[in-house]
Amino acid sequence: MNIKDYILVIAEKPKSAEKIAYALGNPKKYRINGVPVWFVMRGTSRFVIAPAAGHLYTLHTESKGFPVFDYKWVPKYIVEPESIFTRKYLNVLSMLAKNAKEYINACDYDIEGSLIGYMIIKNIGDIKRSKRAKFSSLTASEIVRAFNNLLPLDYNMIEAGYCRHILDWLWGINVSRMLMSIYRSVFNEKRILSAGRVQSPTLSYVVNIDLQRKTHVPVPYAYPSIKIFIDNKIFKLIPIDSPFNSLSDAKEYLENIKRDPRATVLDIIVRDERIEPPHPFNLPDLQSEAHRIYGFTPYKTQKLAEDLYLEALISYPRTNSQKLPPTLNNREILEKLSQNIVYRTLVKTLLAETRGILRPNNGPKEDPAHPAIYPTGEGTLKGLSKDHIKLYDLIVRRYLATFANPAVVQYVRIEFIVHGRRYYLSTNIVRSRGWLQYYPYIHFNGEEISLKLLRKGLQIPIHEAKIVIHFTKPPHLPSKISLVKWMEEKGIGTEATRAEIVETLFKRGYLYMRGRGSGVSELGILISFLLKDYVEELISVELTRKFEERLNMILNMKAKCDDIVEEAKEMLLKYINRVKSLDIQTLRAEISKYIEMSDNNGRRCMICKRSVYANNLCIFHNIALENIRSAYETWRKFGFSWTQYLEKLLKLKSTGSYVKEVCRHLIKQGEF
DNA sequence: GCAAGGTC
Ligand SMILES: [Zn+2]
Repeated sequence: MNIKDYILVIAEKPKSAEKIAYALGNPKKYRINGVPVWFVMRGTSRFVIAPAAGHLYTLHTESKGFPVFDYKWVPKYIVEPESIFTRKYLNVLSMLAKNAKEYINACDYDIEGSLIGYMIIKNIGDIKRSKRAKFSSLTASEIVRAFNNLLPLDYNMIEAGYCRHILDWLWGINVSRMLMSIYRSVFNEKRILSAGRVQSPTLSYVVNIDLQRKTHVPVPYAYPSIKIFIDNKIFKLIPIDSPFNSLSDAKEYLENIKRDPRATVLDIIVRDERIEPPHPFNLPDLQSEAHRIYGFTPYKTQKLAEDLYLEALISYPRTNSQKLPPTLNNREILEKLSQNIVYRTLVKTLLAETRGILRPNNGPKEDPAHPAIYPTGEGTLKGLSKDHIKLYDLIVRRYLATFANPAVVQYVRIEFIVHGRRYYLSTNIVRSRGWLQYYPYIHFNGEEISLKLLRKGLQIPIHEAKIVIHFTKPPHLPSKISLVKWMEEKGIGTEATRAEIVETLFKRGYLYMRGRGSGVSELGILISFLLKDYVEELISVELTRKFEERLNMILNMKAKCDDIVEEAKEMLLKYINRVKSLDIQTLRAEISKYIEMSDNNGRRCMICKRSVYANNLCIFHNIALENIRSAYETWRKFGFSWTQYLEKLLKLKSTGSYVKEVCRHLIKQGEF
């Protein structure tokens, strides 16, 4: 390659490079060492568009131990074996950078993209001869507009990205090393442990749920169970009013019914409801639906979607947007999709019922760099697994559905009154399937209720009435998908990282699969509580808020990265010095609070080997005891003596394990 | 060896 006098355009990834190249003119594609690059003339200027593959540089240290503050930037492929694929991208960019007369950072317009391009130009190009292309989407007109209005390098964004990297690195590496050091000194065993701004609050969330379950004391409540006949079909009425909290109130109510066993129809509501089509998929919604419909974990869905993207079957999947770009040629995509026999009829129906007016039901969620996920109509499914095809099918159907007509569902609700308490029956009947034809994964139809004999004020004999005692249940163990959703809701992690970070918690042995839920290991509990004791900031999502606030200050030139990094180092030093000042006995004593150590020589819980916290019990058994005591008040109103109560708790499935252990202990002790 | 963030 002897051409000089060209401008090197750096894209974040190959797919973006291609779009940029085609927006700028009529490009010619080459492959250098397996990396695609595009040459294009624009006016009298020659552009060479070459891709990165995300971050090509990362932070690294050679130092052992902690605190560790001497990081440096190095090519990623050198220090991360799993990033070896970035080597060829960096090599091709280096080669092209040598003779380039100018450099344009055309990575995604966010802090990470600004940093990706900057690091490349700084290391293998020349920042004095560089510019930034700023576009909000990768459409031809946006790209052209950006190249007609090239900006100087966006140093504020670069600095914010730079700072985000360093902060996460400092917190993550230092605290991880501190945990490993504590673990090794106490257990005389090496073990890989980790902590971080995103993973640690997530772990702590699961540990809290696990603790709630283990210390759960079911509390009784009573609902009337009333059955009536409507047109020879039996129905159980659903209570509207709150339950009885004492057995005597419930029994009194039942007596009233026995005296006068009639239900009166209060109201009959029949109305048609329009159910709008679903929004186009973003990654969280896709992960959620693939889990609901096919049982895929969020990580699996993400990997499958990435494969489909690399096969050009779908658009970029790591997006939070629920909006299809207004410039998207949906007509053309539909025509291509209809070449697949599976979708031919569906596409035909869709074009007929929309009369060709394709307006997606875009949702509110946005993404700084990418639109919602849609099928391209291109690529081939040949050689892909059954699961790939399932996911592709889901994406195509969702895409079709979002253009379709609303579904019309007839909603029927009948309200009753029985001795001053209200009940209802309800059902749905799909009147017009609309978008459900394309996306038939939601079932609206309920049991049919015949309305022909019903009218307001009608009194219907009660067929059966009894009081049913229910017990409160603890929260479920969160599934992987609910953890990803929780992270999204709390605003930690990104589309690209959440599912993977959940997997990290499993890889570390903090969590394990218990059915579809995530159980917490003793190690997970220990790590979560040690962090709470020694680095409390790290188990809260507020640390992310604090980072965001600092990064925003950098963006607004109200702070410098160096000062923020200094602040973080000071905080970390404070935490680290405190832990370093503790002797091994103190650490052992601390750990003995949370897990059972066979050589715990301190005062032990009467039930387990953990150290005493209060009432001669460890921290967990003591919570259980307090819950047992405070829940008894309600149980008493249901006629349970203290002993009967404890014995009943032992029999109930939803009673927490720590609670059962305390019950056995109390019974054995004869504390009646 | 450890994070979280990009992406093949
Ligand atoms: Zn205990």
